[in-house]
Amino acid sequence: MGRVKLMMKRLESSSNRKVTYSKRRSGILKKAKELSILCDIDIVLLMFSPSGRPTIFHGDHRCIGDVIAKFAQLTPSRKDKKETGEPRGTKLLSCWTNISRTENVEHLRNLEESLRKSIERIQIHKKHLRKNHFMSLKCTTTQVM
Amino acid sequence: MGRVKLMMKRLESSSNRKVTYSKRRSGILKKAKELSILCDIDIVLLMFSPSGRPTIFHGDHRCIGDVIAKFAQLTPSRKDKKETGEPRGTKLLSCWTNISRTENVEHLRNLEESLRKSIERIQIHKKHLRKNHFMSLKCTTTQVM
DNA sequence: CATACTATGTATAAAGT
DNA sequence: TACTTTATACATAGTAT
Repeated sequence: MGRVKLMMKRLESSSNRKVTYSKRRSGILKKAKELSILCDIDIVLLMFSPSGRPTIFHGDHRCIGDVIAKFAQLTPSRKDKKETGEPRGTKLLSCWTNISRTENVEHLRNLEESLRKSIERIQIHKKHLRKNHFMSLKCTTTQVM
Repeated sequence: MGRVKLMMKRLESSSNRKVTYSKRRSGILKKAKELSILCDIDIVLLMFSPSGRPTIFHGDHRCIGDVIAKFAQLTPSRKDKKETGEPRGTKLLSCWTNISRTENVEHLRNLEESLRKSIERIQIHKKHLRKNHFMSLKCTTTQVM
């Protein structure tokens, strides 16, 4: 959309990347907003400009943390399915967290608890990895994951 | 973009929302991919369809967890600035987490460390809230946040 | 229900100021 | 450097299949 068709590869000029980012950022933010309103859905968009400046967008229904949490609550298998639109299966998907400037102490308590649970899950996962690693040493044909 | 211009409000027909979601989902995914390639940036897009099916997109540089982590590491003030593109200042922004099926133990260690830091930040924040609350009791004209 | 078509509105690359 | 304009490519609403 413009005077010429661009090749889909990194723009060589740094200033060009910045200008193009600025234009397309507003475009994609508009699309995200329209999609969230028209179809009444949850959506989160996170971007960093070429110079590192962050942009965040979320629909009206849920805050960012809540949408990420919604994702996190999906089972890994569900998240990794092709139908999720992620072309190269997402081996690693995040759950969530929340820093904040919230004044809601209860929310902070919930966050903290969730974080502790995440750490706990990571430790269990690490334990399993060690166990599987040990088993694969004993039997090299074992399929790990 | 179509035979008529739509009003920017929730489509009334449920089937219409689904069809429109399906069309626009592919559109916004394409935009996200183009933006990430052309401008060589980190981007994450999370959506839920009207029927609750999740879609996730991230650029080639970083996985989802890493981009969310990058956001999380920003100071709250930076994230809440208007320039981030978030129209209604994000009172509560997430940091992150990572469950995972990763086999990368080092990554797990990093995640764990980040989570611990997040908890620490939350505790500091809670402490500040208590302090500010106390001060506002002493002087009712104090502006808290 | 999905997929294809096409008229029309939108986004944007380059040029202009 | 940044904002405005314009020509062109692209996305998509309604329709047909």
